[in-house]
Amino acid sequence: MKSRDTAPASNFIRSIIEADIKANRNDGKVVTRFPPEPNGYLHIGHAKSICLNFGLAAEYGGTCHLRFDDTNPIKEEVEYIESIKHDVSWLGFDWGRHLYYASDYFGQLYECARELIRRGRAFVCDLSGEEIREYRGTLTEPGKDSPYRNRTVEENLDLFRRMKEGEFEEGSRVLRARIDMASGNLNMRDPVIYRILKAYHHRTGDKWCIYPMYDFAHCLSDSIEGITHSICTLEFEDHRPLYDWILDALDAENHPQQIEFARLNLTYTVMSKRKLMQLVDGGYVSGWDDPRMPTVSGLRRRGYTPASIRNFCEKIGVAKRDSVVDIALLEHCVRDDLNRRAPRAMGVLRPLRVVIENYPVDRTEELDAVNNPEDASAGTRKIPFSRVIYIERDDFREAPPKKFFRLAPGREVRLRYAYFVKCTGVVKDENTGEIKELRCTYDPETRGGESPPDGRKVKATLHWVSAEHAARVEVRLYDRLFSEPVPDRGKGGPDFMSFINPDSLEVLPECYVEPGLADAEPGSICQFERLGYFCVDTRDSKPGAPVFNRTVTLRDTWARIEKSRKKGKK
RNA sequence: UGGGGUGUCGUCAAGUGGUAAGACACGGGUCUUUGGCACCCGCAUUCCGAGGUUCGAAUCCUCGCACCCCAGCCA
Repeated sequence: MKSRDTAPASNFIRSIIEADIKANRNDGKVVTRFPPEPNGYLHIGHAKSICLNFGLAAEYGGTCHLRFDDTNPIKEEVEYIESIKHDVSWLGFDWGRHLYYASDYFGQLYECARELIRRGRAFVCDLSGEEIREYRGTLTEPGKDSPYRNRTVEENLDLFRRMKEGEFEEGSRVLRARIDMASGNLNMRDPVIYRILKAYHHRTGDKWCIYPMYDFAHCLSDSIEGITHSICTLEFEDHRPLYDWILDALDAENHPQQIEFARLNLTYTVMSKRKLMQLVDGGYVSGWDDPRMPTVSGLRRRGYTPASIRNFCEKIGVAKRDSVVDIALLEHCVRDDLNRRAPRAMGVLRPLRVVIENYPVDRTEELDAVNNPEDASAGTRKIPFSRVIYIERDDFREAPPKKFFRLAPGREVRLRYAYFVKCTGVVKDENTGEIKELRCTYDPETRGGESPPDGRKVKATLHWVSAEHAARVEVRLYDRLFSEPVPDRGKGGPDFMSFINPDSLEVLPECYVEPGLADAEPGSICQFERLGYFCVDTRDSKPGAPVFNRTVTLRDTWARIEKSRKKGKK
C-alpha cells in the first residue's frame, strides 16, 4: 500500500525560493545540491538535508545534484561513496545524471586560484601552521598581516606553480586569500585556500599534491554547477561572507545564494560523527548499522521505511533555531506508515504454555486470520490451532490488578481468531512457585473468536500460537540508546557516554511465531499483533531461522497505566 | 562595544501590524475479535524581559537578558 507523504509546510527557505521565482531570479530555476564528504556514514540529520534539497528541487520543478565534497584525500574513502549513494536512493531520491565530485573541478579550481593571484587577491604564505594561528589573532583581538602578504603576482604565481609541482614539503607553504586580518569574522582573516597534501586521492590518484580547502572549493563547485540555492547548516553562517567574497573576487557568472538552517537533534541519541564513532569503537553497538544507531543504515536495519523518514523530515520543519526533536515523533511516523503496510501475524515473545483441557488431543484446526485490517486487499490466511498453545506471560496475572482485562484464574478471554477460553487452573513449580502452565477450557460455540449465542462478552483478546506448529525464532528488542533525553547537553556536565542505556538491547532466543513465518525473507516486515512492528534482520537471519528486530512497539495503553501507577507509588 | 545567529505550548513549528495554525506528547471519551488503528473533546488571554510607537504589536522602535556558532593547512 502506498502511504502519502505529509503535505509541504511553510518554512523560510520555501519563502525565499518562492520570492526568487516570483522575481524571476535565475530565470525562475531551482537547482540545489546535497554535498556530503565521503568520510563516514549518513545519519538521520543528513536525511533531513537530503529531503530538503531533493524535496525543494522536485517541488519547484528543478534539479538536485549529488556532489561528493572530496577535497581532503586523507579522510576520505571510496567505501563511503557507495554507502552514501545507496542511502540517498534508498530514501527515495534520484540524482539522475547529476552525480558530481568536487575533485572533478580540481583543474578549474587551480585556474581560479591563479586568477585570484593575478588579481592580487591571493598570495603564497610561508608561515608555519603554528605561526598562522598566532598571526590570526583571537576572537577579541585583530590578527596581523603575514610578512609574505605583499609578494608580487609573478612570485606568487611561480611559487603556487611549484607547490603544485611538488617542490615543497607538506605544511611548508599555503595559498591564502588576501582579505582582512582585522576582520571580526575570523574566516576573513586571510584564510588558507590551498594546502600541500602529498596524499593519494581516491579519484585523482597522484595527480595533485595541492588540494583546495572547503571554502574555496565549495562556492566554486556550486557556481560551476549552476546551483541557485546552496543550503547548508548553521555553522557555515560565518563562512557566507567568504563564500560571497570568493565568487565576487572572481566575477563568477553564477553566484548561488547560501542559506543556512539548523541541523537536526533527536532526543535519546547523539548525532555527531565523532560520538557515533565512539559508540562503534567502544563496542557499545555492533556497528554503524546497528539497529539502535540513528544512521540511515541503522534505521533501515531496524525496519524504518523510507516513507516514514521522509515524512518525519517534513513534519519537523526547517528553521534556524537550535532544537531537539522528540524521538517520539519519529516513532509516530514509522507506526503510521507500518500500520498501513505491515502484514499482521501472531508471535509470542515470552511464552506461557496453555493446555485446553476439553479440546481433543490430536485435533488440529485451520482458522482464518485477517492479514491487514487496514488493507482489505491483503486478504486472509490460515493459522493452526490445537490443544496446547502458548500465550504471552504478560497476558496472565494470578492476582489481576484493577483495569487488568486479560487472563486470570476463573476469567474468560478471547483467543484472536480462535475461541473464548476460560482459565481453570494454574500449574506451578513446587519449589520456586513459578507458573509453569495454565489449564483452560474452551467454548466450541465461539469458533473464529465469535461471540457466543448467549451474548457473553469478554474484555480482552489475546494473541497465541499453537505449540505443536509454531516456529521457534530469535527476537531482538531494541530500546533507546541513552537514558537521558539530551545525553550530550552542556559542557562541563557528565560525559554523554555515562548515559548509555544498558538495556537498549534485549535478545529473546526462544520466541514462537506462526508457522508461516519460519521462512520469512530478510528485510520483510510484519506486525506481531498487540506487540509492535518487526522486521527480519538482514545480517543475522539464516534460511529457516529468521531473526526478528523490533522496529517499534505499538502504542500500549495498559503499559502506560502501569507505568503511571508505579510512578504514583514512588 | 570581536563577529555571526536564535528566542512563540512539555517538544518541534506556522505566523511578516488586524487580535496565537498544525503535529508529536499529555489528559479524557467513543468505537473495537490488536488495551493497535480510526474518531471526538481538552491542552499558549499570550509570544525571553522591560519600556515605547499605534485605534490595534508575537510582528515596528529602544534598552536589557539568555542560549548557540567561530581562533583546522577539517568539512
